[in-house]
Amino acid sequence: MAPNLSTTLTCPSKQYWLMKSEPEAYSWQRLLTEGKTLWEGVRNYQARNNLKQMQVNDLALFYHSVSEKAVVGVCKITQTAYPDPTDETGKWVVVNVIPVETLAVPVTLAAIKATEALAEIALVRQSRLSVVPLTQAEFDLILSMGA
DNA sequence: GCCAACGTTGGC
DNA sequence: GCCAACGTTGGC
Repeated sequence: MAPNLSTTLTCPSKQYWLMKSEPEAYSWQRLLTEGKTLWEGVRNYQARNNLKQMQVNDLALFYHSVSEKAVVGVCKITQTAYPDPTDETGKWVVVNVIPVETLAVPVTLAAIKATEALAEIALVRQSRLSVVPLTQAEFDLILSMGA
């Protein structure tokens, strides 16, 4: 079987990410509707440092936390980190993202935890970190699970 | 709704 | 600089 589009998504930097949002706060559906957003409100240094490392065209999985607990889509970074307009202190940053594709099937946290190759990813190890890096292999595997 | 994990704050 | 107290996140 020929690989479908999802499993062949790559970006030049070979840096991949997973970004979390509570669907009640900002959902994948809303990103699809709006077509773009700035990823605001990060107030954690480790997550901020990850945002600062992002490059234009980096790909990120979009994860619905809390009420859904599943990866639902892929988005792309369209602008590197700049000051968060909702932040008075000047310490925090945002990036711009656009939606790339919706997974045919959401990949649940339970499915990720049940997959040997994904049992140690940052999403699982550091469950409270809202922006985490992924290897290309991890990114590809989750995409194939959602195809 | 509870609680574990983790980050931050502030007193000493 | 340590650590107790507290707040937040997010899985269960």
